[in-house]
Amino acid sequence: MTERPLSRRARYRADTRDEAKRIALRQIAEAGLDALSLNGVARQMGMTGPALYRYFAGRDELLAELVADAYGDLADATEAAANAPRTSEAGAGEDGRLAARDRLRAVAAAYRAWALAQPNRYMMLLGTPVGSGALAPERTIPAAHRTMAVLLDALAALDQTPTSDDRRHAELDGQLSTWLRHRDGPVVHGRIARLGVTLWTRLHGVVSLEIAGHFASMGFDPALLYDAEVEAILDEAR
Amino acid sequence: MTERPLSRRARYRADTRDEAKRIALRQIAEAGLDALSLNGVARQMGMTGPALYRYFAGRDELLAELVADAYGDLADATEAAANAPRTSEAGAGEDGRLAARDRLRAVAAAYRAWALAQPNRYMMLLGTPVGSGALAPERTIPAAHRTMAVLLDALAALDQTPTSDDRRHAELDGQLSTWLRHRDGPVVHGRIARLGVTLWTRLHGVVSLEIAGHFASMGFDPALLYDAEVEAILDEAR
DNA sequence: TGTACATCAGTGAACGCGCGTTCACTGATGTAC
DNA sequence: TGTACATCAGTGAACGCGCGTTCACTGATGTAC
Repeated sequence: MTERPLSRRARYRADTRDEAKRIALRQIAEAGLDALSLNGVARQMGMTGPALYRYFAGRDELLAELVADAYGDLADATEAAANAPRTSEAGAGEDGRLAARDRLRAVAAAYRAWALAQPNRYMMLLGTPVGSGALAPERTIPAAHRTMAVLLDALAALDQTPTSDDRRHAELDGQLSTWLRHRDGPVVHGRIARLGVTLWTRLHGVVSLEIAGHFASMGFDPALLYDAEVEAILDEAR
Repeated sequence: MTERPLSRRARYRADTRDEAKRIALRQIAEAGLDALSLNGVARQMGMTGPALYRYFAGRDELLAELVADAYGDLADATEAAANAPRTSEAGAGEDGRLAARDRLRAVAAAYRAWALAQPNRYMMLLGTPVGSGALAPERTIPAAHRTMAVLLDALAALDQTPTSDDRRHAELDGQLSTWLRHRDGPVVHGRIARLGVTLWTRLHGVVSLEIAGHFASMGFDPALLYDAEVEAILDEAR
């Protein structure tokens, strides 16, 4: 990727776009998705509303951009956790990365940390689908799959001895492995894909209810529940 | 509960309130939570907007009402499944209800069926918390706990032999049992409460991602994943 | 290096929309004697 | 049973708000000769 020198104007354009997106993100963080408005963003930038139409075709395009960025950011966060160098002797894997089990733990922890640090952004991705939005799936699907690939990688690195349980899941595993063949990403067994999807839904279950405040009145630490789910998957993948 | 005879006016009032709520519900079902508006509801009732202020203090009260109703309705649905008479010889329990394991399966199936039949309504309860809403927790918490009580009941009816796993979950179990003591509802062991919360988050994880359409591109049947989660809990509760 | 033109960022006015909510008022329904 | 009054449902006009988006225009920045 060669770095074509950007003209001053192009640089300015890019900067302004970025600033708009940063401010839009802040609006969402502070007041939720509904609070996002082109006029509001422009106002906070010290511009008038119509000016933003030089940068985005409309509100929907800005939103689509934010969604794509958020998927990428989440994938970055989990990837970084997966690739983190070992910090202690105990967890060292042969390639200097965390041993497989600790790597999965680290990835899961990064997933939750990302979600809790920016709950509205997380919900923008995985919460109630945005009414009018209908964001182009050709952009969001690959973006979402990057995070899934991280999970699959981590799971595939565990020692895998097929369980007797596998018979019960033959159909689901089969469906998933045909899916795996028709997309790019790590090539893994259907069983791993099932564990990946299962892990994902479990993590999301805990995190999304935590964000929505549904544990608040129950007086327990959601982190314990979350960790228990991670350990349960580690057991199943053993 | 004695049935005080309602005056014609009181009956009319109740009918109109109900109709408003029915129409509001339809609006949400068709276009999502954001689409709910007092004016819109009034319009569909053949009235003008301000008329509805005779029945609801404002939009927020109508919404709070819908949320409370929805929690109740979900609890009714799961309760009905739990109390359903046996339909086959095989699943008969001593009291004519389904045997414990089948009862849990039936409850879980009812939960998913309810959610999929009215996805926007389900998301109104458990999805992204409504921005301005801040619905009074003194109404929603007990309403939400009714469904949880159904899950706990079903789990408690399973044969319970403490597992060696329990040591790992001692802290979480402890936190949950203090919660259990400070509310009314079935009195169960902390371990059951943990299984209940775990079951709930897993079911929600699958159902919410399914509703949001996140499985659409993965070409597998979410029902298989859902059932697998139910079976996994049955295994853990064995 | 300087001039002539093209490109582009941003403004301000305007359009149309729908919302929640208030208010004074009309007309119908119920209640008390 | 009939009359006088009180209660209540619903209307229509109005207020203020903020939104997304379009359009013609100004002024600054870049480009070509």
